[in-house]
Amino acid sequence: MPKRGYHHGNLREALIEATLELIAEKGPQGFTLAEAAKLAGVSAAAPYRHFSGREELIEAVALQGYELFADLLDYAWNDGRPTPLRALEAVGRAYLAFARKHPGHYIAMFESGVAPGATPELAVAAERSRRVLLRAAEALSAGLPPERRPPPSMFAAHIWALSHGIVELFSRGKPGARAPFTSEELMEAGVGIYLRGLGLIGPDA
Amino acid sequence: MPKRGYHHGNLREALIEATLELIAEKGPQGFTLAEAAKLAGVSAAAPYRHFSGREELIEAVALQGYELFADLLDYAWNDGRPTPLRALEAVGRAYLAFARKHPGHYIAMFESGVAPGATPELAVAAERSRRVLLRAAEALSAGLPPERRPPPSMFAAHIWALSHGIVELFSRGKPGARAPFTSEELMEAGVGIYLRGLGLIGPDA
DNA sequence: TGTACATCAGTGAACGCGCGTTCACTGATGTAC
DNA sequence: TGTACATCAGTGAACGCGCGTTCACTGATGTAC
Repeated sequence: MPKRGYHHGNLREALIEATLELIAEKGPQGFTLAEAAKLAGVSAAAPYRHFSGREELIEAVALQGYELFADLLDYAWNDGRPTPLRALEAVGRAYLAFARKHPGHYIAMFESGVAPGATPELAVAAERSRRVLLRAAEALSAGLPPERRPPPSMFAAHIWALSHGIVELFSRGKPGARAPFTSEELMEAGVGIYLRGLGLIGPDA
Repeated sequence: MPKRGYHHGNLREALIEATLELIAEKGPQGFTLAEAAKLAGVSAAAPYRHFSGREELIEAVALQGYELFADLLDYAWNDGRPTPLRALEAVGRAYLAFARKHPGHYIAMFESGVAPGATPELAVAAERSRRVLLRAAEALSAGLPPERRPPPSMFAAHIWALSHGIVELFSRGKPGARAPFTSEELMEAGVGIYLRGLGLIGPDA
């Protein structure tokens, strides 16, 4: 990506991409505005034409992340087709795939300290991701007798927590790095056991 | 804690405590050696008498955290008494209690980027925590017919991932802060459903 | 189509700041005799 | 018990560095006529 002339042309996007690279490499605090600017090929003062400061840049990254995340989960859910069970499994895989393919976004969203309610836009995007999981939980719950049905928001929280825990603990080179399972195996087995516990999968399946 | 005289007397511990405070407040990267020194009431050069640098101080905090963590989980497990099921529930509560009461330790252990294998001591302590969960998983698995028994290490990984996810997503003021459940409720229900899925709790319990 | 001018997106120099780290030092403590 | 001395744990001044941020500026682009 050669710098054309005096004007960059697409600096805002270039800064977001530089930020993604830096965050993925050094963590949310390891990135600096100055370095992002350098990586984008502009002077340290240039970012101020597009962002009020470091915080706003990270927020832009997180926002883009939430949008993409919601889109991918929604696409994987596919309105519960072919069956809610299969669709939920697809959502689980999509969750892991997002965290793996977009580590910078994932970190900006969940580990940067940016509050999901920092701006109205962010709040909306974060809520949209949450709703995908909630809808899935509702669709699956519909197959349960009411007295054995946990609140869908709790169902969704369990799935989210399990997914996030797997990403943080077992998807990167952290604690149990030498875990004998891939995160996909962990996720599939974990969700399977959980769904059986809810009575959504037969005891012998 | 008044500074007595020229010699602090217990600076090493004081620096660890200052670090805990700072990390809990500003995150693992928000803490600086200089600030820790100031908080402990000594000059910025003093920490170098006890630690080679910033990294070693965080490692000391993480080490202390893993020791405490393993002790607490082990105590809660209580060799599987009164029953493995009840003991596991106690472990879950202990996990959440640790994360809540010792946020500085928890963050140093899991969010600071310190590799659990950074030093041999750390590796041993981290492994000890892991083993508590593993032993619990093994004890509970023993009650299952072999063909429906997941590998205990996977069982343990599921419990750990769920716990960690709940801590990160729902125990602090992060995403679903307005979640309608406490993290204890989430944990208890989640583990219950999971255990039912394994066949360790009757379908009507 | 050409010219004048406004607007915009970048530059580069400068600043103040706090951090990590080093150094020669000094005050307190412990120990040998 | 007292004295001399070694050791140790702190001090405070100094440094180089990179960051965030500002400022007056300048080169490029777009537009009115």
